[in-house]
Amino acid sequence: MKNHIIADMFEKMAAVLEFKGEMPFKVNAYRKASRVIGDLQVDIEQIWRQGRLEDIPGIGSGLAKKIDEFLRTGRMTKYEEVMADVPPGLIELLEIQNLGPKTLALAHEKLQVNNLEDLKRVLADGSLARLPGMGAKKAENIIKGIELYERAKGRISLGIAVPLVEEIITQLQERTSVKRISPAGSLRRMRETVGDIDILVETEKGAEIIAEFVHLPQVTRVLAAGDTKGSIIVEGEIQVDLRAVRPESYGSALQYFTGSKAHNIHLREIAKKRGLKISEYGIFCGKKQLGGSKEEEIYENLDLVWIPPEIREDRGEIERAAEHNLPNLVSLEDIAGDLHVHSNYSDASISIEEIARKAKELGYSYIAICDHSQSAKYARGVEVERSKHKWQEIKQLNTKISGITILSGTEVDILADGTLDYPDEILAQMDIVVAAIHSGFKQRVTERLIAAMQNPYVNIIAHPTGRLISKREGYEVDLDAVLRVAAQTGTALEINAYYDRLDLSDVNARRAADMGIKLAINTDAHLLEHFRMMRLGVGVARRAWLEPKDVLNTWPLEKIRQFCQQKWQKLK
DNA sequence: GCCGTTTTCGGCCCGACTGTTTTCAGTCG
Ligand SMILES: Nc1nc2c(ncn2[C@H]2C[C@H](O)[C@@H](COP(=O)(O)OP(=O)(O)OP(=O)(O)O)O2)c(=O)[nH]1
Ligand SMILES: [Mg+2]
Ligand SMILES: [Mg+2]
Ligand SMILES: [Zn+2]
Repeated sequence: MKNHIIADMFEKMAAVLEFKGEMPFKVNAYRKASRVIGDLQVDIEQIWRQGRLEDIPGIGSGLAKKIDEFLRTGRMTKYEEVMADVPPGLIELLEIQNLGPKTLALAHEKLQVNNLEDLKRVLADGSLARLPGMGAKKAENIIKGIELYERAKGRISLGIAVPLVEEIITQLQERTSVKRISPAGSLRRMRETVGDIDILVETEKGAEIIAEFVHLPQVTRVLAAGDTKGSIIVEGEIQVDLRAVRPESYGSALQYFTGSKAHNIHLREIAKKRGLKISEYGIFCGKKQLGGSKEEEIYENLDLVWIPPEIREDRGEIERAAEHNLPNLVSLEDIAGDLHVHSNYSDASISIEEIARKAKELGYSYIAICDHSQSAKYARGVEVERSKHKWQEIKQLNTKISGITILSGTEVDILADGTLDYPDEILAQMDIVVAAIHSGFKQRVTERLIAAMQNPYVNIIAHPTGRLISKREGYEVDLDAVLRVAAQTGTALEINAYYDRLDLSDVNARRAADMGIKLAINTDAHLLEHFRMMRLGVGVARRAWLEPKDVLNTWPLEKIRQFCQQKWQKLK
């Protein structure tokens, strides 16, 4: 798909046009087009072939012509013109905090700044500070921005951010008189990574709380500390933004601070068209405040139903909320079991009994013990003989422990030739078969996954793209082809909830569900603590607009057995 | 550059904070 190529081109053009002093609204038009194209669920080339480019919101005749030229010829004249006279490496300096397009243009024109080295030079020799409109403090703030820029580690995983935010919230509750308090921003929306941590507090005494906030023990740097806003850097170069508002604005502030930015702008446009105004302080008709204490009031005053944070991305949720037709998103309470966890039969250290008791404690009604298969020497894969032992143990435990059904399963390796690491006779005796690729990430991955899905005993493909958020992109795989075969064969795909995987991702899971594919949200736990990550997987599922009907492990066990049986019937 | 049951022209989300200003521009959320 060329969607992301075109989205990136428009985003770059927006940045360069802004740098060149182009009309802000034109710049915005490029930004919006970039976002919308990046978020499209379908191939833009398909829309183009149907001659429907201008049906895409934010795409008019001008941008449609540019897209058309690009798709026909592989080139975009306007893009080349815009980028032509811009030194490479200049525009990326806009990532530096406190250095925006105006200042960068000034430094470029007046002082021939073309890269980071040049910028450091004009800051060190004071020449930037001497330019009109500049000054010592502005220069100092840019220097601080460069320090952060050079140390920054990029976005952090949701699974790392969640415990951090919980700790800060606890600390604030212990040390101050906050009333309501909530995570906000991308973390509340459960994005797989977050650029920073955003927290909202309800208080009559903002300044006091922010003073306490910037003095927390883990603070390494204070970026700002006012009456309503504070911003700090904590250990690990992670930025935390705190916003404090009075009770009558807590709901509207939570709405604002949760975002996304595009969602906020869309809501505010709707309000404006109706003669209303939304800000973080409330929803207003002239001077009269219509609501703001509770988040629901913002939506209700626009005749929208309250929208769950996870889908607030301006990807159609506002239109659906207007029709009172939002999806009934799957929630943690709907989860009835975990269909992929490891025991001490393979590379985990937890016993099946411990796992079963933990699962019961979580209120699950079933749990599948899916250990690695025989060739997986890296993970103490289970030999056929030991597998039989395992079945025995599970059988005994199922009589011993009531209130939970332990399923015997496997995470069978898909080998280099596309065959599975157990013979069918063994797979046939498992309650559930999860198959996955753990080696040969660049070798005919698509064909191997397809071959695995064509096996009648394979029920779920685990971590279908193999990406690791912090380490690697994932397999070389044609996901469209995989999705088609998953749909045909009745094979479920996993949303692996392990924080560094979250695979399938939100967008891919949504595509899968749109094709009628069932998903299973599994923790792939190797430790009892890993069971906690189910909520991350549920977050991904909610961002994918999944309902309980889409998610295998919200179903009663009998229905799962039927699902497996149906595939077997079809493919045997 | 996009968009439209108040418009095909004249709008485009709204506010905090800082620093450089003598009334506001730039940056950020
Ligand atoms: N109305 C409005 N709200 C904004 C704007 N920029 C940011 N916000 C709101 C919505 C964001 O979710 C929220 C927090 O800002 P952040 O920059 O931290 O963004 P967010 O957390 O969504 O993403 P992140 O993962 O931090 O990059 O503030 C804006 O320009 N207008
Ligand atoms: Mg954020
Ligand atoms: Mg933030
Ligand atoms: Zn596993």
